[in-house]
Amino acid sequence: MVQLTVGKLTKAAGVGTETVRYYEKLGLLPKPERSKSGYRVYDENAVNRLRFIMQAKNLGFALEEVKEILGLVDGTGADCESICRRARGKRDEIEKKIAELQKISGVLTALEADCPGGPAPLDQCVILQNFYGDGNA
Amino acid sequence: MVQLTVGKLTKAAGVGTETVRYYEKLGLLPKPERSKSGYRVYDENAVNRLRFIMQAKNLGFALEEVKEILGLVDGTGADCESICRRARGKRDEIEKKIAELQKISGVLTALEADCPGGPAPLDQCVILQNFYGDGNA
DNA sequence: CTTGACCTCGTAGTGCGGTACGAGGTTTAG
DNA sequence: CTAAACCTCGTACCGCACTACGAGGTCAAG
Repeated sequence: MVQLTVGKLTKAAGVGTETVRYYEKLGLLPKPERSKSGYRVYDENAVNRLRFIMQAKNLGFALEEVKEILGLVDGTGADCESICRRARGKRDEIEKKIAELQKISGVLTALEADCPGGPAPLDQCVILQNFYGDGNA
Repeated sequence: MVQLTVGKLTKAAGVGTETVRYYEKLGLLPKPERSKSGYRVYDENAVNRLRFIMQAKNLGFALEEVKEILGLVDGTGADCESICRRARGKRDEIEKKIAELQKISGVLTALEADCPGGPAPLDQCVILQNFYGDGNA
Protein backbone atom coordinates (compact mmCIF):
# COMPACT_ATOMS: atom_id res chain seq x y z
CA MET A 1 0.00 0.00 0.00
CA VAL A 2 1.56 3.23 -1.19
CA GLN A 3 1.04 6.19 1.12
CA LEU A 4 0.10 9.44 -0.59
CA THR A 5 -0.14 12.96 0.70
CA VAL A 6 -2.98 15.05 -0.60
CA GLY A 7 -0.57 16.77 -2.97
CA LYS A 8 0.49 13.49 -4.57
CA LEU A 9 -3.12 12.44 -4.77
CA THR A 10 -4.24 15.58 -6.52
CA LYS A 11 -1.36 15.43 -8.97
CA ALA A 12 -2.22 11.84 -9.80
CA ALA A 13 -5.88 12.60 -10.33
CA GLY A 14 -5.48 16.01 -11.91
CA VAL A 15 -7.52 18.06 -9.46
CA GLY A 16 -6.81 20.75 -6.89
CA THR A 17 -6.19 20.20 -3.21
CA GLU A 18 -9.21 22.29 -2.36
CA THR A 19 -11.38 20.07 -4.47
CA VAL A 20 -10.33 17.03 -2.46
CA ARG A 21 -11.15 18.77 0.79
CA TYR A 22 -14.44 19.85 -0.68
CA TYR A 23 -15.36 16.33 -1.75
CA GLU A 24 -14.39 15.06 1.65
CA LYS A 25 -16.70 17.58 3.26
CA LEU A 26 -19.55 16.51 0.98
CA GLY A 27 -18.91 12.86 1.78
CA LEU A 28 -17.75 11.80 -1.68
CA LEU A 29 -14.36 10.86 -0.33
CA PRO A 30 -13.98 9.04 2.98
CA LYS A 31 -12.12 10.81 5.74
CA PRO A 32 -8.53 9.66 5.24
CA GLU A 33 -6.01 8.52 7.80
CA ARG A 34 -3.88 11.26 9.27
CA SER A 35 -0.15 11.40 9.80
CA LYS A 36 1.24 12.32 13.21
CA SER A 37 1.31 15.94 12.12
CA GLY A 38 -2.28 15.85 10.88
CA TYR A 39 -1.63 15.48 7.13
CA ARG A 40 -4.11 13.48 5.12
CA VAL A 41 -2.76 10.08 4.06
CA TYR A 42 -4.23 8.23 1.08
CA ASP A 43 -3.67 4.96 -0.71
CA GLU A 44 -3.84 4.53 -4.48
CA ASN A 45 -7.48 3.48 -4.27
CA ALA A 46 -8.25 7.08 -3.52
CA VAL A 47 -6.76 8.10 -6.85
CA ASN A 48 -9.15 5.86 -8.69
CA ARG A 49 -12.10 6.96 -6.64
CA LEU A 50 -11.25 10.56 -7.36
CA ARG A 51 -10.88 9.86 -11.05
CA PHE A 52 -14.20 8.14 -11.03
CA ILE A 53 -15.82 11.18 -9.48
CA MET A 54 -14.32 13.53 -12.06
CA GLN A 55 -15.46 11.29 -14.86
CA ALA A 56 -19.01 10.99 -13.59
CA LYS A 57 -19.14 14.70 -13.00
CA ASN A 58 -18.02 15.42 -16.56
CA LEU A 59 -20.79 13.19 -17.77
CA GLY A 60 -23.46 15.38 -16.29
CA PHE A 61 -23.94 13.80 -12.88
CA ALA A 62 -24.34 16.23 -10.02
CA LEU A 63 -22.02 15.61 -7.10
CA GLU A 64 -25.03 14.43 -5.11
CA GLU A 65 -25.70 11.79 -7.75
CA VAL A 66 -22.09 10.73 -7.82
CA LYS A 67 -22.28 10.39 -4.08
CA GLU A 68 -25.32 8.20 -4.49
CA ILE A 69 -23.55 5.94 -6.96
CA LEU A 70 -20.52 5.71 -4.70
CA GLY A 71 -22.84 5.01 -1.79
CA LEU A 72 -24.26 2.05 -3.71
CA VAL A 73 -20.79 0.78 -4.33
CA ASP A 74 -19.65 1.33 -0.79
CA GLY A 75 -22.75 -0.49 0.35
CA THR A 76 -22.87 1.52 3.53
CA GLY A 77 -25.12 -0.38 5.85
CA ALA A 78 -27.96 -1.07 3.48
CA ASP A 79 -28.99 -4.56 2.43
CA CYS A 80 -28.05 -6.00 -0.92
CA GLU A 81 -31.53 -5.99 -2.37
CA SER A 82 -32.23 -2.30 -1.98
CA ILE A 83 -28.83 -1.48 -3.29
CA CYS A 84 -29.42 -3.68 -6.28
CA ARG A 85 -32.68 -1.96 -7.02
CA ARG A 86 -31.14 1.46 -6.90
CA ALA A 87 -28.16 0.32 -8.92
CA ARG A 88 -30.52 -0.92 -11.62
CA GLY A 89 -32.35 2.41 -11.65
CA LYS A 90 -29.11 4.29 -11.90
CA ARG A 91 -27.92 2.06 -14.68
CA ASP A 92 -31.13 2.67 -16.62
CA GLU A 93 -30.56 6.40 -16.28
CA ILE A 94 -27.08 5.95 -17.63
CA GLU A 95 -28.26 3.84 -20.53
CA LYS A 96 -30.70 6.59 -21.40
CA LYS A 97 -27.90 9.11 -21.39
CA ILE A 98 -25.94 6.83 -23.69
CA ALA A 99 -28.84 6.60 -26.11
CA GLU A 100 -29.18 10.37 -26.18
CA LEU A 101 -25.50 10.87 -26.77
CA GLN A 102 -25.65 8.38 -29.60
CA LYS A 103 -28.44 10.40 -31.15
CA ILE A 104 -26.37 13.57 -30.97
CA SER A 105 -23.37 11.72 -32.32
CA GLY A 106 -25.55 10.53 -35.16
CA VAL A 107 -26.55 14.08 -35.97
CA LEU A 108 -22.92 15.10 -36.22
CA THR A 109 -22.08 12.07 -38.33
CA ALA A 110 -24.92 12.92 -40.68
CA LEU A 111 -23.63 16.46 -40.85
CA GLU A 112 -20.22 15.16 -41.77
CA ALA A 113 -21.58 12.75 -44.36
CA ASP A 114 -23.55 15.55 -45.90
CA CYS A 115 -20.53 17.76 -46.37
CA PRO A 116 -19.40 17.75 -49.99
CA GLY A 117 -15.85 17.77 -48.66
CA GLY A 118 -14.64 21.08 -49.97
CA PRO A 119 -14.90 24.68 -48.89
CA ALA A 120 -18.45 25.37 -49.97
CA PRO A 121 -21.36 27.12 -48.33
CA LEU A 122 -23.55 24.88 -46.25
CA ASP A 123 -26.73 25.65 -48.15
CA GLN A 124 -26.78 22.21 -49.68
CA CYS A 125 -26.62 20.52 -46.26
CA VAL A 126 -30.37 20.27 -46.26
CA ILE A 127 -30.39 17.59 -43.58
CA LEU A 128 -29.58 20.24 -41.03
CA GLN A 129 -32.79 22.15 -41.38
CA ASN A 130 -34.68 19.18 -40.04
CA PHE A 131 -32.24 17.61 -37.68
CA TYR A 132 -33.97 18.91 -34.59
CA GLY A 133 -37.05 17.11 -35.76
CA ASP A 134 -35.04 13.92 -36.19
CA GLY A 135 -33.51 14.32 -32.77
CA ASN A 136 -36.95 14.72 -31.29
CA ALA A 137 -37.74 12.97 -28.01
CA MET B 1 -46.11 26.83 -40.00
CA VAL B 2 -47.66 26.99 -36.59
CA GLN B 3 -47.09 30.26 -34.74
CA LEU B 4 -46.20 29.93 -31.08
CA THR B 5 -45.94 32.46 -28.31
CA VAL B 6 -43.13 32.01 -25.87
CA GLY B 7 -45.60 30.53 -23.38
CA LYS B 8 -46.67 27.82 -25.81
CA LEU B 9 -43.05 27.17 -26.67
CA THR B 10 -41.97 26.75 -23.09
CA LYS B 11 -44.89 24.49 -22.29
CA ALA B 12 -44.05 22.33 -25.28
CA ALA B 13 -40.40 22.07 -24.35
CA GLY B 14 -40.82 21.96 -20.59
CA VAL B 15 -38.74 24.97 -19.66
CA GLY B 16 -39.40 28.38 -18.17
CA THR B 17 -39.95 31.58 -20.09
CA GLU B 18 -36.91 33.11 -18.48
CA THR B 19 -34.77 30.28 -19.70
CA VAL B 20 -35.80 30.96 -23.28
CA ARG B 21 -34.92 34.62 -22.91
CA TYR B 22 -31.65 33.63 -21.34
CA TYR B 23 -30.75 31.27 -24.18
CA GLU B 24 -31.67 33.95 -26.67
CA LYS B 25 -29.34 36.36 -24.94
CA LEU B 26 -26.53 33.79 -25.06
CA GLY B 27 -27.16 33.15 -28.74
CA LEU B 28 -28.38 29.57 -28.39
CA LEU B 29 -31.75 30.49 -29.78
CA PRO B 30 -32.06 32.84 -32.75
CA LYS B 31 -33.88 36.10 -32.22
CA PRO B 32 -37.48 35.26 -33.09
CA GLU B 33 -39.98 37.21 -35.14
CA ARG B 34 -42.06 39.65 -33.18
CA SER B 35 -45.80 40.26 -33.26
CA LYS B 36 -47.13 43.78 -33.75
CA SER B 37 -47.22 44.17 -29.98
CA GLY B 38 -43.65 42.95 -29.57
CA TYR B 39 -44.36 39.36 -28.48
CA ARG B 40 -41.89 36.68 -29.54
CA VAL B 41 -43.27 34.43 -32.25
CA TYR B 42 -41.83 30.92 -32.81
CA ASP B 43 -42.42 28.02 -35.14
CA GLU B 44 -42.32 24.39 -34.07
CA ASN B 45 -38.70 24.09 -35.09
CA ALA B 46 -37.89 26.19 -32.05
CA VAL B 47 -39.45 23.53 -29.82
CA ASN B 48 -37.08 20.92 -31.17
CA ARG B 49 -34.11 23.20 -30.94
CA LEU B 50 -34.97 23.95 -27.35
CA ARG B 51 -35.39 20.27 -26.56
CA PHE B 52 -32.06 19.57 -28.15
CA ILE B 53 -30.44 22.17 -25.95
CA MET B 54 -31.96 20.73 -22.79
CA GLN B 55 -30.86 17.26 -23.75
CA ALA B 56 -27.30 18.25 -24.51
CA LYS B 57 -27.15 20.25 -21.31
CA ASN B 58 -28.31 17.28 -19.27
CA LEU B 59 -25.57 15.23 -20.85
CA GLY B 60 -22.88 17.43 -19.41
CA PHE B 61 -22.35 19.93 -22.20
CA ALA B 62 -21.90 23.51 -21.06
CA LEU B 63 -24.18 26.00 -22.77
CA GLU B 64 -21.15 27.31 -24.64
CA GLU B 65 -20.51 23.84 -26.04
CA VAL B 66 -24.13 23.43 -26.99
CA LYS B 67 -23.90 26.75 -28.75
CA GLU B 68 -20.88 25.46 -30.60
CA ILE B 69 -22.68 22.33 -31.73
CA LEU B 70 -25.65 24.38 -32.82
CA GLY B 71 -23.30 26.74 -34.60
CA LEU B 72 -21.93 23.80 -36.57
CA VAL B 73 -25.39 22.78 -37.51
CA ASP B 74 -26.50 26.28 -38.38
CA GLY B 75 -23.38 26.56 -40.52
CA THR B 76 -23.21 30.27 -39.94
CA GLY B 77 -20.91 31.65 -42.58
CA ALA B 78 -18.13 29.09 -42.28
CA ASP B 79 -17.15 26.75 -45.07
CA CYS B 80 -18.14 23.13 -45.10
CA GLU B 81 -14.70 21.76 -44.51
CA SER B 82 -13.95 23.57 -41.26
CA ILE B 83 -17.40 22.73 -39.98
CA CYS B 84 -16.83 19.10 -40.85
CA ARG B 85 -13.57 19.05 -38.98
CA ARG B 86 -15.11 20.52 -35.87
CA ALA B 87 -18.11 18.24 -36.15
CA ARG B 88 -15.76 15.27 -36.23
CA GLY B 89 -13.94 16.54 -33.15
CA LYS B 90 -17.18 17.07 -31.32
CA ARG B 91 -18.39 13.65 -32.29
CA ASP B 92 -15.21 12.08 -30.97
CA GLU B 93 -15.76 13.85 -27.68
CA ILE B 94 -19.25 12.48 -27.54
CA GLU B 95 -18.10 8.97 -28.37
CA LYS B 96 -15.65 9.23 -25.49
CA LYS B 97 -18.45 10.24 -23.19
CA ILE B 98 -20.43 7.25 -24.37
CA ALA B 99 -17.55 4.91 -23.67
CA GLU B 100 -17.18 6.33 -20.16
CA LEU B 101 -20.86 6.01 -19.45
CA GLN B 102 -20.73 2.42 -20.63
CA LYS B 103 -17.93 1.77 -18.18
CA ILE B 104 -19.96 3.19 -15.31
CA SER B 105 -22.97 1.24 -16.47
CA GLY B 106 -20.80 -1.85 -16.47
CA VAL B 107 -19.76 -1.22 -12.90
CA LEU B 108 -23.38 -1.02 -11.82
CA THR B 109 -24.23 -4.15 -13.76
CA ALA B 110 -21.38 -5.98 -12.10
CA LEU B 111 -22.64 -4.75 -8.77
CA GLU B 112 -26.05 -6.11 -9.56
CA ALA B 113 -24.74 -9.44 -10.77
CA ASP B 114 -22.70 -9.76 -7.62
CA CYS B 115 -25.70 -9.27 -5.36
CA PRO B 116 -26.83 -12.62 -3.94
CA GLY B 117 -30.39 -11.32 -4.39
CA GLY B 118 -31.50 -11.27 -0.81
CA PRO B 119 -31.17 -8.86 2.08
CA ALA B 120 -27.61 -9.58 3.08
CA PRO B 121 -24.66 -7.39 3.96
CA LEU B 122 -22.51 -6.38 1.03
CA ASP B 123 -19.31 -7.79 2.44
CA GLN B 124 -19.25 -10.59 -0.11
CA CYS B 125 -19.43 -8.12 -3.00
CA VAL B 126 -15.70 -8.21 -3.32
CA ILE B 127 -15.72 -6.84 -6.83
CA LEU B 128 -16.51 -3.44 -5.42
CA GLN B 129 -13.30 -2.98 -3.56
CA ASN B 130 -11.45 -2.91 -6.84
CA PHE B 131 -13.96 -1.39 -9.17
CA TYR B 132 -12.26 1.97 -9.27
CA GLY B 133 -9.19 0.18 -10.52
CA ASP B 134 -11.25 -1.49 -13.21
CA GLY B 135 -12.78 1.81 -14.23
CA ASN B 136 -9.35 3.33 -14.45
CA ALA B 137 -8.61 5.65 -17.36
C1' DC C 1 18.47 26.31 12.07
C1' DT C 2 16.39 28.85 8.69
C1' DT C 3 14.06 28.92 4.20
C1' DG C 4 10.52 27.50 1.52
C1' DA C 5 7.49 24.07 -0.06
C1' DC C 6 3.99 21.61 1.76
C1' DC C 7 0.22 20.89 4.91
C1' DT C 8 -3.89 22.39 8.27
C1' DC C 9 -8.30 25.06 8.76
C1' DG C 10 -12.16 28.32 7.92
C1' DT C 11 -14.28 31.89 5.32
C1' DA C 12 -15.07 34.58 1.28
C1' DG C 13 -15.43 35.15 -3.56
C1' DT C 14 -16.21 33.40 -8.52
C1' DG C 15 -18.64 31.69 -12.67
C1' DC C 16 -22.34 29.15 -14.54
C1' DG C 17 -27.01 28.51 -15.22
C1' DG C 18 -30.80 29.75 -14.18
C1' DT C 19 -34.96 31.93 -11.31
C1' DA C 20 -37.51 35.46 -9.20
C1' DC C 21 -39.11 40.21 -9.05
C1' DG C 22 -41.05 44.47 -10.37
C1' DA C 23 -42.78 47.89 -13.46
C1' DG C 24 -45.25 48.20 -17.23
C1' DG C 25 -47.94 47.12 -22.00
C1' DT C 26 -51.50 43.73 -24.55
C1' DT C 27 -55.21 40.79 -25.23
C1' DT C 28 -59.29 38.31 -24.29
C1' DA C 29 -63.25 36.59 -21.42
C1' DG C 30 -67.27 38.17 -18.96
C1' DC D 1 -64.88 48.23 -20.16
C1' DT D 2 -62.49 46.16 -16.64
C1' DA D 3 -59.96 42.24 -14.75
C1' DA D 4 -57.09 38.34 -15.40
C1' DA D 5 -53.78 36.34 -17.93
C1' DC D 6 -50.37 36.89 -20.87
C1' DC D 7 -46.41 39.42 -22.65
C1' DT D 8 -42.19 42.96 -22.49
C1' DC D 9 -37.77 44.37 -20.21
C1' DG D 10 -33.93 44.84 -16.86
C1' DT D 11 -31.90 43.77 -12.48
C1' DA D 12 -31.11 41.07 -8.54
C1' DC D 13 -30.79 37.04 -6.38
C1' DC D 14 -29.98 31.75 -5.86
C1' DG D 15 -27.58 27.06 -5.66
C1' DC D 16 -23.82 24.39 -7.28
C1' DA D 17 -19.14 23.49 -7.63
C1' DC D 18 -15.42 25.12 -6.98
C1' DT D 19 -11.26 28.48 -6.04
C1' DA D 20 -8.72 31.75 -3.74
C1' DC D 21 -7.06 33.71 0.60
C1' DG D 22 -5.12 34.23 5.06
C1' DA D 23 -3.25 32.63 9.28
C1' DG D 24 -0.73 29.31 10.93
C1' DG D 25 1.85 24.46 11.71
C1' DT D 26 5.32 20.76 9.50
C1' DC D 27 9.28 19.09 7.42
C1' DA D 28 13.25 18.17 4.21
C1' DA D 29 17.27 20.50 2.01
C1' DG D 30 21.24 23.40 2.45
